[in-house]
Amino acid sequence: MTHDDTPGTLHNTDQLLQRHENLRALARLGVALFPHRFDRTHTVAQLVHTYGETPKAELERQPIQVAASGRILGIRSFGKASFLVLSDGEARIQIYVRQDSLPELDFGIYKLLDLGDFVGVHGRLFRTKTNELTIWAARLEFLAKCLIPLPEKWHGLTDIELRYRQRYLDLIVNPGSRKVFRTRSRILAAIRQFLDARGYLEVETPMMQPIAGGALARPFVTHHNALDIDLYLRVAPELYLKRLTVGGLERVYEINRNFRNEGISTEHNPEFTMLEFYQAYSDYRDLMTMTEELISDVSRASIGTEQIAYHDHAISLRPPYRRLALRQAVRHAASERLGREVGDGELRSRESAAALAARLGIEIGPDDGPGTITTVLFEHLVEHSLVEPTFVYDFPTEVSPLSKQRDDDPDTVERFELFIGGMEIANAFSELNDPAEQRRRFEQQLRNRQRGDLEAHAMDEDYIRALEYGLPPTGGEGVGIDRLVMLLTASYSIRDVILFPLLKPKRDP
RNA sequence: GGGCCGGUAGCUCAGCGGUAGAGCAUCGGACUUUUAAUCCGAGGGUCGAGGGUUCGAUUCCCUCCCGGCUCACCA
Repeated sequence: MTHDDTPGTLHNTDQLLQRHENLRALARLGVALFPHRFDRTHTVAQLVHTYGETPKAELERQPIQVAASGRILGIRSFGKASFLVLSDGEARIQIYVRQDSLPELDFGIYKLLDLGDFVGVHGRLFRTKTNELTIWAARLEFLAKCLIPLPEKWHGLTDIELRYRQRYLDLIVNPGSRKVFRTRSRILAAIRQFLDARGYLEVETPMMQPIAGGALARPFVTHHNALDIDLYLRVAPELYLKRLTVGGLERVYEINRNFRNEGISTEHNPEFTMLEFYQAYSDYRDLMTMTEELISDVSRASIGTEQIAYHDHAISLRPPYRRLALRQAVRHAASERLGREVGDGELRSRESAAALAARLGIEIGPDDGPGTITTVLFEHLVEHSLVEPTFVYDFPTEVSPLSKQRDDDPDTVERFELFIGGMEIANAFSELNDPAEQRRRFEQQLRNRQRGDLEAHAMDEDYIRALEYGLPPTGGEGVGIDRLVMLLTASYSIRDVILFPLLKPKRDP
């Protein structure tokens, strides 16, 4: 047996050889093996949409000639006649091929077709005796060969690794996967429509940054050869977007990738898509209201409802959403655990907060301050129970170096996160616009970095200078698009909503 | 990185100390309105890799590779 030299397909030689032989046989018939184009009158989806309900008698009274093209995903052969299933990736229609209706050459082409081949067909629409809309083929054109057999028609492709590594196969054979990515596209379109209608300007800011700022996260490092400098892939666009607000762009948004050099999980991909938007003259209260509208609008526009199901929970995305002060939520949960009333004061000093964590059996870092400890307690005690849409607001200043403090409580900033289905979906705050205070916050971050906190924020002198020119009162927010898509498509892994999630490269066999 | 589960035909999966099975797909045959078409026949596997135990390993043991879930970190 000879070996095909296509990498990764060495164990599949029989079927590969057969398909290559069919291609050579087409050449012997004088058929172009890689033709350049095909004029179609309809996509398959258009045919199904337009004529899906047209009665049989009407199709017979007024014959409709069509030309359609797509991939052959089914062949039911009866010798001198056959039914082909033609797919355009969105819909399927049946083709009826019979020897006495086609030119000899075209029937010869039909006999050499393999599952997965692309064809173009000319013919008239009719309904079979089982009333299925079908194209009665008068001509059949070969358009492209599928040289490798497709996964099985009934179970599709279930191997999760193959679905991610060879997403094209997943998309060919798994309609559910195609639907997820169509919905993702609709979600993005709906978000843009929502923001555009409110006077927002869509912008693009650097993905490669000399200082990786705007979030507490470890960045990827890369190198620019001509300038001989290291650059960071951005962890957030935040500081650039606020520079634009300084520049007079009062409402801006960006939808693009962020990169964080951290672990991979069902909720984390190293590159992920984030919506960030900034609105001058607004604070975090305004953004809560706007977020409710955004989420419910986008849900209706993309999936047609505000009622979703996620992990066996029925969730309503209809506003208003529950609002929960972070320290109160932690106190409440801790009180229940410990069977006594936990006071606000216990979260305000390092000693008492650390003692509380110890009594709850929750591990904290040696350098964690009371604000960090409070946040850790929240993540352990509360976060995953937040299934219904919930705004958690008023975070410790210590964990929020870019947020504005409350006037009545400098240890607390005007910040909220939105949780749905136990996942953090959005993070927003009233932007800190006092340059002196921002400098103090950055300096504190530098001290954290010196103590070994790899996620601590870097000093950004130009950003402080921008604030010195004056940033109006501004509310800003980030929305995790992948997670929003997960919610709206009932996907339980972020890899199911990212076309090409990061995988460890496969070694060559 | 830790824990648990998995890797057998192109795909979906059984089998589990005695040299490997099914369905779909493929090949040959029959069939001019089928719907996972049907019927008859055939071919197809270094059972993830390497080592060990054994008369004999796909099966048991060890190591490694790959993946999934989960915990930790994070959005």
